[in-house]
Amino acid sequence: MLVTTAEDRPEPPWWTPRKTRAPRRSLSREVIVAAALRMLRAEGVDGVTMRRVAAELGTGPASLYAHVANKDELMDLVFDEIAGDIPIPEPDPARWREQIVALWTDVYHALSRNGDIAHTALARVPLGPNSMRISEFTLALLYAAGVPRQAVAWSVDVLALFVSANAVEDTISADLERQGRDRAEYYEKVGDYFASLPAEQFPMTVELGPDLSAGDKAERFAFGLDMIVEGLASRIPRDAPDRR
Amino acid sequence: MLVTTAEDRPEPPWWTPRKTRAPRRSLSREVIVAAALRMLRAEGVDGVTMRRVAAELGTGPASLYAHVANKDELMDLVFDEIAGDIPIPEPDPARWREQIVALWTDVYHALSRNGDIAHTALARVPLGPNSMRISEFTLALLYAAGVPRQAVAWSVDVLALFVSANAVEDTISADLERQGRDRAEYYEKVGDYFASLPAEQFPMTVELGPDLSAGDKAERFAFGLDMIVEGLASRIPRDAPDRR
DNA sequence: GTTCGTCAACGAACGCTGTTCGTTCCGGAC
DNA sequence: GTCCGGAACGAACAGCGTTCGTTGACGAAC
Repeated sequence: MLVTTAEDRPEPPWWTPRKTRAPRRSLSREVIVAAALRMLRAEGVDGVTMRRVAAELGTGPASLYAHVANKDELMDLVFDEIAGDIPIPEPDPARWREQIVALWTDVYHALSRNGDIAHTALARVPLGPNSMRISEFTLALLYAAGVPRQAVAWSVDVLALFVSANAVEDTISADLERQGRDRAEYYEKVGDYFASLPAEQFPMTVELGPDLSAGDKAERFAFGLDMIVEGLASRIPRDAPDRR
Repeated sequence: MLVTTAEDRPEPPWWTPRKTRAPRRSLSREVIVAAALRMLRAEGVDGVTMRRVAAELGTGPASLYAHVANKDELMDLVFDEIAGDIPIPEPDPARWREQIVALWTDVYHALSRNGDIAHTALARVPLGPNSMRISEFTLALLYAAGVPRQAVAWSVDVLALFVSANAVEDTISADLERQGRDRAEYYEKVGDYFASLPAEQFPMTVELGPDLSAGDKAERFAFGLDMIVEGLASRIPRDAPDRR
């Protein structure tokens, strides 16, 4: 009697054939975040979907859920990854204004460069380790500069909200580019709209016309940031305690 | 030979029977916007979908597209509807600070009360008639107060961004409530998280602990708005021209 | 060596989204 | 009456985030 191997044995046709499948690939939170970040930079936040991230990693969307709770968590992780690229200087209270402006301008640029990830900062308070570093630095610097305690405590929120909002607004431009549309044309249309408004009802808008859209995004942002920093400075008492 | 009417003539069974349908109802942009606004107030911006708006009006989503180009346009219209409820005072340059604070605080409350519609303001510059009224008032008042021309022109953007960001942040609280979760519990958890951070790395965060979450939203917003207004005031030259 | 439990990886499917396409209906103009 | 344009409509498309049940891989215990 001949000995036969399993392959030699014919099976009834109603048995389910064993599936042939590529070996399972191994994922990690890091590679998922990295893929999402690449996608974010290339296509903006709307381009980041679980399916597309999974496809870039050669798997299916369900596999991501073993590593991140949901899409929100993934976006929070991506945000903190971006925050980790922002350099934090050694605090020098004598130059607190300069340092606050420099740091939060860096934050603004980091967010602007990464689609509208700043939406994440608005929808959920950023509490990742890298975000906390930036917060800590700001708190320490302002405190050492003599800003009153409660103002210090609230300042990070003010700065983060303003910076994030500016970064989100930048997506208007970025989206236009992505759609292959001309930015200058869009702003020209807005300008035309302003100019077309009835002057009896909108005299200042019509008169200030070109000033309203003057300056580039960085200039406009810097102006607003300066307002806030000026406000913080006005809170420092003349006889501020030396907290260094 | 008898005369028969159309109803009397038997039809082949393979003909498609005439559909019986309720009479068409008539829609307008106004009723669509009103329905969307009701839904926004009840359920937040995520609760507003074309299907749900249409269902509330007893029709299907495709019918809405005869009146609004797309969902973005609908949300812009809803935004401007909300802006229309904000009272605009008679400008008094002698009290410009007070009036700016009052008006933009009203804007903030109007936005906060209406889910995160402020997302719309961040994603697309609000250019509806009611938004332009607020903008015009702000421009005129700051100009009359002596703020330099370029600063006037840029100020509306700064104010709008800051206010909108604050209103969007309010959705964190609103969403918690909507989910039947306890707000205080969430903020307590955040506080616990701050307190649990390693003190060597986050000394200020740990030390300022309770101050960080002190105050309610309105207080924190007022603090930030005051920073900006202070910044604007600092731009008025001592010998400001009288522009009244 | 085998067996078992755990968790990562996976595919199918669910319930939902905004929008388009083709059809029907309605009202106004002729 | 007919014709036309636009509102209203249903079906369907392509996509979304997520869940559920199954499979596979691995390490620990025996």
